[in-house]
Amino acid sequence: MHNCPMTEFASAPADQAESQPQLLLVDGSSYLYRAFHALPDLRVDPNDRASQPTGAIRGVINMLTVLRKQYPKAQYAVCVFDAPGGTFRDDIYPEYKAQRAPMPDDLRSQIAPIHEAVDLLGWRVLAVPGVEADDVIGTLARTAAEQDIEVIVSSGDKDLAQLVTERITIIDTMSGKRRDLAGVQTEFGVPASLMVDYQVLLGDSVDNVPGVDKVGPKTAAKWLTEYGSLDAIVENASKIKGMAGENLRKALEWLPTGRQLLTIRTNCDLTGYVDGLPSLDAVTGREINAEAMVEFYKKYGFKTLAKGLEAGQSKTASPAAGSGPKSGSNSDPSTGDLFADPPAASRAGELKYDVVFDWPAFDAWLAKIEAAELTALDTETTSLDEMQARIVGISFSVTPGEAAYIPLAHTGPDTPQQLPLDEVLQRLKPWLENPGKKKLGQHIKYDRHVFANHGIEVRGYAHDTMLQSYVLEVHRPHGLASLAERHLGRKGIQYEDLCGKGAHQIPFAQVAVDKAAEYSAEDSDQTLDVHLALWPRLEENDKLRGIYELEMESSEALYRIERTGVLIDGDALRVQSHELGQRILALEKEAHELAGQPFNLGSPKQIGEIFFVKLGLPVVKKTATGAPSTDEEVLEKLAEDYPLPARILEHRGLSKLKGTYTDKLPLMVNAATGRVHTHYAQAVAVTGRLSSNDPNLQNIPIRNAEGRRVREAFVAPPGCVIASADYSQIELRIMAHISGDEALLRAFTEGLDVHRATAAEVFGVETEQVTSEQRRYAKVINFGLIYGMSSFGLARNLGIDNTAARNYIARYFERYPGVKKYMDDTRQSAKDTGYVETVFGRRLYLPEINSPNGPRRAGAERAAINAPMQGTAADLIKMSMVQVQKALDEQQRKTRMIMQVHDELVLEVPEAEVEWMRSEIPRLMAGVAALKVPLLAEVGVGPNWEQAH
DNA sequence: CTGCTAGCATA
DNA sequence: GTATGCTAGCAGA
Repeated sequence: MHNCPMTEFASAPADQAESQPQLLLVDGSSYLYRAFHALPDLRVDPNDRASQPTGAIRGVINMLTVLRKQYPKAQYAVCVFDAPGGTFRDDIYPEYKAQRAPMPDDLRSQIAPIHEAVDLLGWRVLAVPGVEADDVIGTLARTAAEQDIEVIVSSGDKDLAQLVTERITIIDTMSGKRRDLAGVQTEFGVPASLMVDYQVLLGDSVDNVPGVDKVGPKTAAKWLTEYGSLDAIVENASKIKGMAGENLRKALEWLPTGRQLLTIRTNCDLTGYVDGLPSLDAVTGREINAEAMVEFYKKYGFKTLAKGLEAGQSKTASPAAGSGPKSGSNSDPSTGDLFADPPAASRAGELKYDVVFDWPAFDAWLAKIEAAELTALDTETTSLDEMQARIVGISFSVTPGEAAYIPLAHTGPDTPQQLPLDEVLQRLKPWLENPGKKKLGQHIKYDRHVFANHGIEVRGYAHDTMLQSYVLEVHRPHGLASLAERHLGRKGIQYEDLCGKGAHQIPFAQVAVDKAAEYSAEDSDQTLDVHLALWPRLEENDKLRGIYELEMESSEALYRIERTGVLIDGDALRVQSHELGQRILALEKEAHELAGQPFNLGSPKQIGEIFFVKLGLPVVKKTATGAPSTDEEVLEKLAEDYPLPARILEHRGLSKLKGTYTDKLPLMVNAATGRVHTHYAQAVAVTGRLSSNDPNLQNIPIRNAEGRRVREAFVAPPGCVIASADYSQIELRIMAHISGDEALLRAFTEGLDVHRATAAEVFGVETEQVTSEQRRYAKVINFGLIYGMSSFGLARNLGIDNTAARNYIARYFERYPGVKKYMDDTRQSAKDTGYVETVFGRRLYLPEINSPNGPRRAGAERAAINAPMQGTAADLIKMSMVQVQKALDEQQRKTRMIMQVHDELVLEVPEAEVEWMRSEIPRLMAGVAALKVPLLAEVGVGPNWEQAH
């Protein structure tokens, strides 16, 4: 990085002029609300819901920190809040903001601490009675702009767009949106100078200010473009046709009032609040009052922020920052350095990206990562298929705002001389494989594979931002771009911008090195910053941190499973495919004859035409789009009276089998390993489960003999057997544990057949007297409970009427009152908090639990019932995987895990280890947690997966 | 070539 | 009635 060719990229606002003074204006009021609603319910004491809430405090601090980092040179900094009490607008129009709900208590109690924090962070806090925050912002912005100062207003509120001028830009720190002159024109279709006119036409439903009825963004923009201003529109009101024109004429009297209400004032008298205007000295940013800030962080339970600041204090006794933190006093404005001593968490500065082309530069970075406490690491590769991917380049970041990219295998035109891939990897290998050198990544399981493809087993991965996000906010997206936007307010380079998408996509290796460097370095940098934003939130919550640690350990176990792969007998499957093909052909012929014409049996649409138009069969039910359904249930019903549906039914079954399994699986065999390597998605399922794809090995058929033959092709290599270890009745056991229902607990503690026991209770007979029919009913009821069933669903499933189903459920709840209580309590707490928890504290959010849309809300309620059980089961099997992997490693066993299917672990076991495995694996699985009921794991062994059951 | 739907495989 | 992923067909680029 010193005497070597390199490129520097200034990220963030690249147009930031060096010498131009800047004023940062934050719309504190808009961010209060957004932080309050966006962040989970944080508390000083996470376990005490009555303790001081801190989510909004945290959010505002984060936002200011991000902003400060983006504009490190800003000289003036003000954060404006609404003052309590009415404003001049209420006098003009009593209905102003009449529909606004009062501020929630949990937010109100955070206002004073927020003001305190903002002040300690070195910002001037302003709240002026009688006018709104917007008016204060407008006044300050105009004053500053008149003095040739560049003004950056940060707000989540669109209304401020009317303030935009050449000197005034509105940014939305949370979404990264940037509204300057061009941005406003693009977004609204009118120039910034006409934004007031535009808003008056539209009105503002949030503030209860009417506009012109039926005039939306499109019409408003059209009129303004046509006539040039609202005044001109009013003058020509009589000429405007249609409904909108009529409404406009009706609104003519109102419009001047609307304009008064919606115009942001830029001439407020701020005397007494900002002395010294228009010199602006009064709002000069100060240094952080570090000492007091640490106290503040501690008081509100932000342990990591406190630690970071304390560390930063001792480390950076920089002379430029003066003699350390001073409380309250303004620093010398002539330094122009608003944030001389930022917390360690986000060192200010332009984002600096190095491209490493030669050995001296490489050595410098190697020394950096060797010395670093934590290094963010990212690879760019030739393929998304993790078993195939080869490295194209590697990036690192150890300090926020600084990153390096090492291009290694770019092949595009004009690619400069790159360092040799193999040699670089050899030199990085000791660091990569050193467990003491802590690393961090986004989706580290992928990078582990990539390095393994080059013979490197990475050790010392301490964090994965994807998993942090998954644990904190399971229902939100977890891609790095989403995380950066959501938590940093940063919008990076899109992958598609580099490589294009779809068929036109080019390999990453052909991307120009400078572009690739910018992209990759930014990824590492963002990964580090996202970590700094998310890890503190995990660290201060014991339960979530525990779940995160489980995810990190699972990630490594999953990597091992994926890497190992599964041996598939491709020839056996090809034989099955051929047989299925013959039978499918025969069925097609029969079906065509029965229909009297050829048609595609795989097309529900064509089947519909034949059935319901040509043959006049009765429509049993319709699909979501209103077309007559031809699904299995319908076909079964029609098959009672007609011959054709049965053929279709059989055809469906066979072609599903052939098309999805017997044809496809042999094609998925990896040429290098001779095995199939699925991918387990660890951050997809909202309940904490894994999902499996490419291929999906979690939906291999088992329910009928036809399908089970596919499982025979999952085989063990010579000298080994396949073992399947699965949890027995795991979700019902969890229901027993969570609900604490005595009857259910007893059934499991006594080792009874739980469906039989349920039948005995519901039908009021002795356990020995239960018929197989009764047991079948009980089983359906038990499953229904796990799914949050309704009587309607149960009736449909059992083929009984609704009243009978309701009776069964009533009988069940009579016999198992604890279960009833659990269901009710879970629904209620989901409504109160917006989430439910697993036994181990994994949070499962239900965004629609309070939806005004009935069916959606009902769906969320069912999910609320199911999620703790499904999620706890997921937690348990993840614990099992970690424990099993640990045991295999410690004892240097040859046994390998090869699959996970939600409540089942599949292993490949050398014959010599079968006895050990038979006793030890179930013991480990049963022992991962002590619930109120025993856990039971059962193991089967066979030459293939089918016979291991 | 892409995105949607209908249908269906698993726990 | 919970949670997923994959396929074929089909419509609109």
